[in-house]
Amino acid sequence: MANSKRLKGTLGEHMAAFQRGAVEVIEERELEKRLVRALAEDEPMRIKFGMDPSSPDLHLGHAIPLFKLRDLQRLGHQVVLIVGDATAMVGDPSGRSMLRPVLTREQVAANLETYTAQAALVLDLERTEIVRNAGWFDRMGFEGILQLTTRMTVAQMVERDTFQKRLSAGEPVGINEFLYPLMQGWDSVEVRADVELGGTDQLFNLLVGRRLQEQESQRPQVMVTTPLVNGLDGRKMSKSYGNSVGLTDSAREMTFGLMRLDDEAMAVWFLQLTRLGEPEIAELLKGHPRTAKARLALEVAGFFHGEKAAAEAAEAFNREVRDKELPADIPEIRWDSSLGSTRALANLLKDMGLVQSTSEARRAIEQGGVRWNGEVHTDPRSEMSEPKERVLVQVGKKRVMHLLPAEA
RNA sequence: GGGGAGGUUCCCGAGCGGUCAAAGGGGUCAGACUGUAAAUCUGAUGGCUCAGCCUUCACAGGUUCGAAUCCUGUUCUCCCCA
Repeated sequence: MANSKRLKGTLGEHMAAFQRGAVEVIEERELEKRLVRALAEDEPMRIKFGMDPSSPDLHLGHAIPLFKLRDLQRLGHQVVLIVGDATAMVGDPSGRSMLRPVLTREQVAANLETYTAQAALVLDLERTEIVRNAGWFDRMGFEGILQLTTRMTVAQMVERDTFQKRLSAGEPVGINEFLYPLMQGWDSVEVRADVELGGTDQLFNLLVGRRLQEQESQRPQVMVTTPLVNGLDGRKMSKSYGNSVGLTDSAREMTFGLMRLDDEAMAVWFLQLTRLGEPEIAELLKGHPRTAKARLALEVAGFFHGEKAAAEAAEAFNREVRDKELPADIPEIRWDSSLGSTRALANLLKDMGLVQSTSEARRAIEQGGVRWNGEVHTDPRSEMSEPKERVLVQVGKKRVMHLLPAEA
């Protein structure tokens, strides 16, 4: 019976799943050999992937390896998700230009739950082995940690590009940061990883895993690196730049975000975040960029929220952005009569929560960005009186509210 | 342990004791334009009871009519020497 087998698919399908969108597979021939054997013996490979709960939310950049894990999981491989509660406290220096604050156990614990919940949006957690690395690192004790540190030299560590850059730029590098690659590498030993997935910035850490596994007489893991995608505007994806799309974002947020993606980035996003075939992707990219991008948004938002919600979000985008019409549902707020029957426009906008300060309101008003029932007002001091009926108040293109008369 | 250089507004970074809410760039916001909330161009960008007032330049004191700029102490970072 075919379905009594744990591994599904042909060697070619397995190789393709590993290779799709991968930047590097080290070593490719090693992977093939191990796959042949795995398939022959129907013995799933252990695919390691680590996530540090260092910030509370995952974005689409994080989802890239998750999608690959999902593919591999569906072929029957065993995904081992390491929730790096110990490593998170150290902080991954990869791609870091700054020393970052050490997280406390409490902060890490708080992020931990949201992390697995978010990973579950892509992965089948029923078929995922989830382990926390604090388990073994806590047990290791001082002596164990000391032993671990003897496995690499400072010269080997400092070879790393991020350390190089920071050192030559005169920026601080914490000693704790040297621990990070060793810890991540040791995780591979603990879970006996056959393959480890990681972003290209993880190259060094992944290599340390191979080294430690060899030292422990394990077969060194195959490394598969996935590209790091930039944010929507081409800069590094980061929540603080406001250029990321979160895994928990609504269909609307995903769609509106993806529609402003740089055109040039579309090819990579299609390949990494959708499972459309490569010929189809090529076809889409030949067509109008807007059409292609709309499809990308539909695919991604559809994956997380279903076709219907994605289609609705696409409609909303067309209506509000392309056709510059008002959103379907506009928040309403009532006139606050405790402030009297009239209010200076700048203050009113702040009261309504449309701006953060009256100064910001003044700026928006003076620059012609504020409309009262469609009419532009440019005097921040003009006294607005309580409306008789619903009034549409707009600040810029994005902020809209209905102002209603005070409760009778 | 010794010596030197630094910590400036969201970020980077300039800043003769008064003319500094503090150059410039990035980001952000607003306007124009656009297939797009992209790109490009223009303007704005601490707060407020806004032609004036209040709070900012690591922290705490001090000198001075007056300090981001001078002094003292504290703290953090980097570099060189040991």
